[in-house]
Amino acid sequence: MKNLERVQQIMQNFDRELFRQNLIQWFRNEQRVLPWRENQDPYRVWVSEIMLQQTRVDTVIPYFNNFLTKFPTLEALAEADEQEVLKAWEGLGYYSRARNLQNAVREVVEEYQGVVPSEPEEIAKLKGVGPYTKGAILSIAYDKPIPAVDGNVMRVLSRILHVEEDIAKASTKKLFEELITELISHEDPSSFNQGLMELGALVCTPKSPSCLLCPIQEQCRAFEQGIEEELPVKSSKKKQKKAPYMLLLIQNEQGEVLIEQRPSSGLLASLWQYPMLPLGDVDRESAPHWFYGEYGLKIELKETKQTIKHVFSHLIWEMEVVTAEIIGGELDHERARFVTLDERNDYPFPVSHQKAHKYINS
DNA sequence: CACGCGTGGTC
DNA sequence: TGACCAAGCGT
Repeated sequence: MKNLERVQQIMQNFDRELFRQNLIQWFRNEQRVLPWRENQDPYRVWVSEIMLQQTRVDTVIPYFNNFLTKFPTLEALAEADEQEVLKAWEGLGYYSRARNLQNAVREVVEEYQGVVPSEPEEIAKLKGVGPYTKGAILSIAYDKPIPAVDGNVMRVLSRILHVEEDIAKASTKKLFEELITELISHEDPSSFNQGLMELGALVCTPKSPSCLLCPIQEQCRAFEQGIEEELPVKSSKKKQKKAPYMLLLIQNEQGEVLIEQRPSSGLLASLWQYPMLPLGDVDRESAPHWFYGEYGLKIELKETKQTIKHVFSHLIWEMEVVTAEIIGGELDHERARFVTLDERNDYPFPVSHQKAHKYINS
């Protein structure tokens, strides 16, 4: 069935105006006080929407406040060093968000005179601004009636309208965008879009939704049939693969520790870490030889500390923490350097390697 | 379309 | 405790 046809089918006998009124009224009364809701500044809205991607509100709040203190304006962020931006993002995850945001902000400063574009075609070109973020910024900062379909919206609408399509599929997200286009309030698109998300966060939750408190209960097809817990339908993702490593803690005579910068693309791009060798490719016996080849330093393994387990969204690192002593050679590596423990604090480290900090003798 | 891309909370 | 998640995007 074509989407348009499916949209008509779903929307049949659904009172859109009643839905809009109840949703918007509820949002105006019940919305949480959040730092990015102080005003409609497009820059603040933008930063908040990027931080909120796949990330909880409670986690974002302190990062948002710190980020806006360090980079209060588009211009301030455009002029900052990338490493400084990554440091402000440290611990928040999905670090390409930070680098894309800064790239896009620089583009806005250079190409749009520092004004976040209000046209869908223009804002959509910016790095890191996808269909959801486009709709969120345009509706919240510029009051434009554009859909902003995220996981909350799909869950809420799949229940209210009884949609059984798999929300893990891109085609289903498009279906919801078309549904929202029919549903969205042109009087207050900001409260409408935010209301759907707020409802998903506070009432229409993934587990044990509070249907008795829901302003849309009378119109909810899933509640009517008692199947709210069965929706949305979402195909499961496969589990993470394990990757074993040896993490090396190496200090020179001055007590400085060896760290290196990760490549500028891929996992944890441009962040810093302790040298890490892939076990399996290399075993414990040949580790010093491998290390000499890679870094130009002759080392001797000393003490084996604990194994750090770190779970990513798609893989699991199991890092055996080992201290080593330098017995010769000279550091010869593009992206590695010795730093004092004080200096180390200025470098953005992924949480996986922050877990190794405590094994350094200070 | 499917996958790579982080982290911390929850049950 | 492992699985599942929480305001997605780029490729």
